[in-house]
Amino acid sequence: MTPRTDADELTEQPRIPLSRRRVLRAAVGLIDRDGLDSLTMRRLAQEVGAEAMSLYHHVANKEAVFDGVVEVILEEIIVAVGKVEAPSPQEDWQAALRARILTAREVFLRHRWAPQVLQTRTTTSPVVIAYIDQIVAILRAGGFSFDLAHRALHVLGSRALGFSQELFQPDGAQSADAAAAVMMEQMADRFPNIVGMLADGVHEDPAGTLGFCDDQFEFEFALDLILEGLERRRAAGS
Amino acid sequence: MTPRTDADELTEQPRIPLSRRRVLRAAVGLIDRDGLDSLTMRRLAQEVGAEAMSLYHHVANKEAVFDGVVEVILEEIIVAVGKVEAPSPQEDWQAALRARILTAREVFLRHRWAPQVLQTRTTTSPVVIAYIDQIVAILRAGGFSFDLAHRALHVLGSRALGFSQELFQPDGAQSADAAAAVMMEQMADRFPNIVGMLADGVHEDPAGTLGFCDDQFEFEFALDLILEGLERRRAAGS
DNA sequence: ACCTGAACACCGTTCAAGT
DNA sequence: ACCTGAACACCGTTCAAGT
Repeated sequence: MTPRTDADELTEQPRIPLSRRRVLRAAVGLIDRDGLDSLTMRRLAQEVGAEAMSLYHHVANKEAVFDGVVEVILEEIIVAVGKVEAPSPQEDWQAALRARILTAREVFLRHRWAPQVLQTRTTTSPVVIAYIDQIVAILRAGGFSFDLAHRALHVLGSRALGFSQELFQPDGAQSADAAAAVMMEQMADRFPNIVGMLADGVHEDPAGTLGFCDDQFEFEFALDLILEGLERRRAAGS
Repeated sequence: MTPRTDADELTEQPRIPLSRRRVLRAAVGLIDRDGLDSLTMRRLAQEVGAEAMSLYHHVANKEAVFDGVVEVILEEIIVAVGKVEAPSPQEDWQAALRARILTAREVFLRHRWAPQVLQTRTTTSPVVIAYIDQIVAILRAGGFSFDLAHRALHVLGSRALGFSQELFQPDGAQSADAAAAVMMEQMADRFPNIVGMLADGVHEDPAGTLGFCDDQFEFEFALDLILEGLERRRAAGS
């Protein structure tokens, strides 16, 4: 469409042949930069210096792009978690698991749209299974029965990957403080309890925030509460 | 477009004037019946016996339809929770909260697509705030400080509304059993721990299932573990 | 084998026109 | 005031044609 000039700035090397890998990495980069809605086949093709229809030689369709994007993120997690230094699970399963989960979380902090995409996937990729297998290994080494390990996975849910579905998901513009301020003014009579709670102290932690209700501190509080509950049940031999 | 005949089967009463309410209810019905992707402005218009462009007199755009759809679901939850019979929070806050959460869950079991939509919303509707206010009221009555109530909300996350984000989200066709069978055959060497776990006993509960990893039993196990952990911290006076 | 232009059947949304 | 037809600028995807 546009005449191919020497300056094809958007692509690193227009000459590198297309590949599934390159398409998926470009998709992640595009979403990181311009948001989930910006991912269209035409935009993605432009990103790799090709036409939209060329993508279909490497991915079946757009759904497959989303599947692949999730795969890329999960692989990033597995690499990061592989480098974690932590006590051995035999020694302290809680510390071992905690360290891995908090490391996985860092990946989601770099790709905050990823939880949303992950939730739309209906097929479980082998990469998730590999990650879960590692978690089960830790729990087993820590003395869990298979049955309790299974339950532990359910209790952790997405927290095992480092993020939690929350009730508020305000975007950047609508910060905790802003939301609180609006509430106090307008809604003190309608929502007395929540207004009281927010008035009591709105804390913030912009760096580690995945949204108003998923900051680093709260994530760790919840994680520790759950790990403690699981350890209690393990010790009770259930 | 199609000539308007006497038999306009899809609409209950073609004569009732359009309203925001009617549009949103139709949207929920459409998604319940044909899935999230089936919601288009043209399909939705057809559902209420009008043209697509007429919808724009009652909703700003498609995003607003999704906002409204979430609102409808949350209102359904608030109505259901309002009818719950449970001990008073002063008497037994855990039982009071547990009963409400399990009731909210029933609404999501009727609209299994709702969690996915909820997660895409960036603005917090007053209806969610109202629901959360009730939860805070229960916690306060149970002896929670505002600060611990705040943390409790974070720990519960979406579980406060009755659903949990899980790692597997297989669709109906790909049941737990099917997934387990595939795994055992192909992946025993790659994923020894998880295969062992699944071999140890795949249980099922088709009626209460929100996905492989969110059946009723597991949901209640996780909820109780969390409530217990919160009560422990409350009693410790944190 | 890999890539592409043109085309198809859809989208959400705008706008001027109807009643 | 409420509704609509035609049109616009996009989509994902197919297909036949290029190298």
